[in-house]
Amino acid sequence: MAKESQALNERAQLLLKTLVERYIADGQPVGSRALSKFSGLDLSPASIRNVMADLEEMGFIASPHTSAGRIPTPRGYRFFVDTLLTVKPLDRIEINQLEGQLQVENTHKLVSSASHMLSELTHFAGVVVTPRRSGGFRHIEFLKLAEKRILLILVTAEGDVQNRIIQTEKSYTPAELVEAANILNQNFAGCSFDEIRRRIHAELKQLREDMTQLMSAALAAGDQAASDSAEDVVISGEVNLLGIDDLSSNMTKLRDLFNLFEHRTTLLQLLDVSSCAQGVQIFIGGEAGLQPLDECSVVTAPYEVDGKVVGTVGVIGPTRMAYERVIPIVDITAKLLSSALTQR
Amino acid sequence: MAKESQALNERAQLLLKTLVERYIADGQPVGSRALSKFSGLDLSPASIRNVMADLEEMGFIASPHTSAGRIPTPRGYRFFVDTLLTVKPLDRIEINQLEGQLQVENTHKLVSSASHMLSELTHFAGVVVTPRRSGGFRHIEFLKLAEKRILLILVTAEGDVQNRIIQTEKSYTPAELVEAANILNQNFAGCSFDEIRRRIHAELKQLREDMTQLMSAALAAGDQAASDSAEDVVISGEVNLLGIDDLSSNMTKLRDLFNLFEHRTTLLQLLDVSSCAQGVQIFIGGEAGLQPLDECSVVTAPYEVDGKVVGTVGVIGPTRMAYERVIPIVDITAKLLSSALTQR
DNA sequence: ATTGGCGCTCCACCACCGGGAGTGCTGGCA
DNA sequence: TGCCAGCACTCCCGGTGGTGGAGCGCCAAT
Repeated sequence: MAKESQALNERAQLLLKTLVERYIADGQPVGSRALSKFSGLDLSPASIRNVMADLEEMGFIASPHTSAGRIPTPRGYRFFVDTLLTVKPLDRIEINQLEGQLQVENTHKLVSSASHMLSELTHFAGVVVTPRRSGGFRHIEFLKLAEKRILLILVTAEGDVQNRIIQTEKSYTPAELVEAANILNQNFAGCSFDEIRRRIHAELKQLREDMTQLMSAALAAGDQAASDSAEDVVISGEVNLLGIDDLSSNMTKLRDLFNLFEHRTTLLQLLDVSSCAQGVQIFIGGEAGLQPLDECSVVTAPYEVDGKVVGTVGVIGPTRMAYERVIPIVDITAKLLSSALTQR
Repeated sequence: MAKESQALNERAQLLLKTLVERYIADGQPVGSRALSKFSGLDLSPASIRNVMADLEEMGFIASPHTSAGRIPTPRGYRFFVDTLLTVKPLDRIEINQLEGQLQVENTHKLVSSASHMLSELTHFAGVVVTPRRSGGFRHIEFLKLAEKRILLILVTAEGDVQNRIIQTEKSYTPAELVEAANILNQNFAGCSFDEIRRRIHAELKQLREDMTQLMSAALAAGDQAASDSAEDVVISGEVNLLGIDDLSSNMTKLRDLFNLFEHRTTLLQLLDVSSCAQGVQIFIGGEAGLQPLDECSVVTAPYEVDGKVVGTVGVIGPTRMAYERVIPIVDITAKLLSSALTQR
């Protein structure tokens, strides 16, 4: 008795494993008869029932009602993915195919194609947290659009381009704009905007009045551009979840789920957690602490550039998903994204 | 008899109008009794039934089954919006509030905030077709990211910024890059890429070999950047449609609808049609020719910059929508967008 | 320890039925 | 001629009850 409540003996583990696999495969509660057929063990349904009763007592499985088969509980899933699951990594050829699907023209395309790839491969929703930026800039440029309307172009340290229109009080000549850009580029490339602000006030008092005005407008715009291109999450293939009958039966739950998708910040918090850990991480059901996800699982993996974690990729699908397929997909996507971003 | 089949007399029109209004208001088939109460006419249900029978014969209304009230047919809706509907324009204050909600930092933000605004105000899905671009460029710039990796920054005639990374065969010095950019900016600003290509081959044979290589790489990249920022459609608030019980009852229809949203090109064709007409246009049910939309209506309006139509805004919702509210919202959004884009 | 057997429970499906809503029709009235 | 009260009819909707099947728990036998 004491032994059973602590650890599962081998037979129980095998039965739990096949039970979860069966349930994942066809979505029906699985009964003792089915289990005796598929387990490989040569046991009668009656014996299996005993084990199932134990498993139920320990909280790994549950029955929806008196006379149905059993289905895994969240705890059952957890044990399954932690210790019973065997994933087969993708082979070289598949990886190469995937690599070809990533669009490397710029960061935004790269990220959204990664997200799209995840959703296509898993038929669930793909999510990618955009790479964290360091905050500095590599290059800055002002372009006169009209009187008192200037286009600010900002190349971040990571090689992304931001742009925004700023209204000025006075109108500047193209030459002045070039001069201002030169000052910033030559003196401050690589610095954070805060730092620039400090140093401009300290060192460059000799700047002409109108110049500092332009500068501070630029810095404000730069700040804002940096902040609104802060971390964000790109989601693809939400539609796929409409087809999953586990989810689409509860219309209200489904709505909650889709509302969550619009609430980027909440999702971001969850996904950021996973960037602390290494490798693939799995959140089952409500483990993430969000009610809308209580029938979902989230499989995530951090990706990195130059060895530093800068974001997270992941898949959101029903708890009843084929983990052994999804896990390597998420894993490899994170790695492909890392390498695509690193060679810049 | 001949008369009834041609035009509706005043009484029939009034009854049709209140019937549609009632149905839009509470979604229940409306019977003769309800109609006699709400029409304002002092008629007994029995008399009303006669008129309803006529309306049914003419195809304006239909009954879901023998003993239910009547609901408008698509043709009934059409007649309603064409000749019975009275829209009340928004007042000045509301318009100003809305104007404040548009984010004018750059075109992309502008468009997506407009789309978001539409969905927020109507509680349906908002769509905006991004502005057509003229194809030329205003400014071009090369920035060296690494050996043989160059960041191409392209400012379109409309003041938007495109960027993309290009791989070169040889590595260029920063000075060479500046020179190349200067050549393009000084000689070809405002031209289309095709034109540039032609003229480069014709006039500038004296360019150094390596320069023309860089140039043609840039032109190819520019072409592609231009083409993948071609017309696109931004959709917001699809989630809202999950809450509409007219739509969410048929799970499969709902899925079709959401699939349509992912199929940008199909949607684009529909929305482009509306940019030919002037002012608000309404597609009811399958009028658009797309099955997924057969329980939906699409309300669109073109928007323009400098007097030329460059795109379309719209709302997609259930056919049973409050047109008198949605129409002015779409109208005003198109106008606000036009004016925000024009002052650049 | 394992197993066949038995009784039990619960769900899913179907058929049935009564109330309610709304219609079409008809005959009478101004 | 236009309007209206009354009536019979049709259909949907919700609740009720019965039945078959799947699966379990328990127990006695091996």
